[in-house]
Amino acid sequence: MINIKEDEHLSKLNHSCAHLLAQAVKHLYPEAKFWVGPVIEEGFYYDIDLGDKVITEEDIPLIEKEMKKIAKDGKRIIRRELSKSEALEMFKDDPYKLDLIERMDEKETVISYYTQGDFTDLCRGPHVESVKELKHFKLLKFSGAYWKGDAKNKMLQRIYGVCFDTEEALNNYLQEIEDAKARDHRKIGKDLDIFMAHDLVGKGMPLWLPNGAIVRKELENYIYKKEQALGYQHVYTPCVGTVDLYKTSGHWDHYKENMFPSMKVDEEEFVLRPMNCPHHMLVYGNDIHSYRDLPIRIGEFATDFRYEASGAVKGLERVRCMCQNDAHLFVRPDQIGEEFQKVVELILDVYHDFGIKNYKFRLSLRDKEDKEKYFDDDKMWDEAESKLRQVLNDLGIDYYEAIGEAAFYGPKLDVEVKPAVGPEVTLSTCQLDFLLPRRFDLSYIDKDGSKQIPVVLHRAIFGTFDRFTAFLLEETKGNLPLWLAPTQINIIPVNNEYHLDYCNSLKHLLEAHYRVTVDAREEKLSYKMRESSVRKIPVTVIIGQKEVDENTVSYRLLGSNETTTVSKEEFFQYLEDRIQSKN
RNA sequence: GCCGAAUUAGUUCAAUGGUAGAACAAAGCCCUCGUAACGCUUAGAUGUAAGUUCGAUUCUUAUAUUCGGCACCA
Repeated sequence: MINIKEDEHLSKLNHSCAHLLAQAVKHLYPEAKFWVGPVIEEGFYYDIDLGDKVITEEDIPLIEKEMKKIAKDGKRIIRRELSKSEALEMFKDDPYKLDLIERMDEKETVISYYTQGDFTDLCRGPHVESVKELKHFKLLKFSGAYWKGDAKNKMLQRIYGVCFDTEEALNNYLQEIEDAKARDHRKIGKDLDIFMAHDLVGKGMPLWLPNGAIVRKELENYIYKKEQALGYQHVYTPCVGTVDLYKTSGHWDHYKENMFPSMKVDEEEFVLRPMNCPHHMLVYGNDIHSYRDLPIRIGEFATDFRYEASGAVKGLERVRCMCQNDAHLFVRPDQIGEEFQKVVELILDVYHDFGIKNYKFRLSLRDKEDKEKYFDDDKMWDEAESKLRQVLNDLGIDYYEAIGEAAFYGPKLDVEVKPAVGPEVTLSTCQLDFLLPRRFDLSYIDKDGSKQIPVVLHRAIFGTFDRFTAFLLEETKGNLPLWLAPTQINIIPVNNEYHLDYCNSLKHLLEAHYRVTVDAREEKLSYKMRESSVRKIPVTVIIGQKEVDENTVSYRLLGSNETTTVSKEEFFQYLEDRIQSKN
């Protein structure tokens, strides 16, 4: 999908279109006041204060119509410049623009504004020459949006739109949006019986159906093997902990609002655990450790519960009950780089196996201004952040830095991916933590016999199995690779009376290693072929008289309309090769 | 949580202030078949709770869930 913000021309076009939108809104609602109207990857939006007026579905066509009308008038877009004091005077009746001007640097001697017909807006530009260039646009969606992105502020009305040079480009773009909806994991998950939801279970609590359970089990087996090979030790720990556990870890102070409420049982007060770090700290602390034993890597497929905001839950992607592919690595300070590198390499290895290419590494750092949000120890933070940065640079990893995205206990490396619908989400994460080991008074005995505090790396490769599965369904459009497909091979007899025995014996040979079905229903072959395809079964085998006579196998692959006939041995080899190559 | 919208059969959609209609799926029959939907028959639904009304699936309110954004995301 095209990134409009990164295209210089489209960026200009869309920015101008945002002004056109504002002008049209001003015509229809003279009381409207305007905040900002930036270009984004998907087009543009404008945040507007309409007083008590709320934009509804009926308004959008009216606004679009007014925009067309203004564009047709073809007024020139004229840039003018003024000083800060002049700007303050000019926009003195507009609190939103004043707010913007106030925040501009005194040294920024020129402030520009743009005028088109009867509409003027403060803006850095650049813009197109004339509104008549804005012909092929569409308003896409609208909603409330907090002023300055702060939930404590007033909610403004936001309208999103997009603009292109040609009608064709616009239509292509709109088609892409439709296509993206078709590969939304919520749709595929329903179509392929991966998961369900039920009001009686509750919001954000998906139920994994048999097909989904197969995918998840395969993912678990896969990553378990990888972790075992890397020296991870897996544990099982309870899904609850006492409130005191989270007070000890510090999570209670920072995330109490986002946990399910505590429950009192006898004299203990429990919460459903929102993460596993504290449990794993205790597992480490169960023993005395020598510097020689480190790193110690404790992993768990751990079910966690988070009281996610009601507006945030989404399919398998954002849930209130999830299973983390979690591990905590306890290392000596001198091992941080090496161990961190291994985690990054594991991420790259796994992404390669799944053919995941569209992702970004994000180095999530603390916001120094925000003392509330982060554990207060400048030295610790500086040390941790520079350590991560150094390792990333040494590894030659392409990443960007994000201020204010760190965990309260330390900086982290996140891997961001874009779902079919909605904003980017974090898949993998690796977090550096100097704090929790101290909180739990963890130690190891160093070479010289002294007690030292280990450093902890929190990491999750799949993130959660839930979100990873969601992502995988969208990446593959439901066409899962052979090794993950719930049903891998579907065998269809041409004639049940004559060919079913052969099908069943073939199934018998295959089912030790594969998930195989025989479709023996009394339906037409073409009907069963279609269904095999709709159910996205990777390999469909057709057995007729020819195959029975020659002791062969004819198969058709998902998405292909060619049939291949081979000996059974060749067929088994073909399957084996595909499993090995993770195709 | 905030702003807005939606909720009809297993699924996708239709309609109406007065008997809720179809397709696919399901069940039964028919067909016995060589690569994406044979035909016939049957059964199956207005999220929940109130209110207005002679009568509500339709109007109102509440609530739940879902969807589009915002905010949040250890």
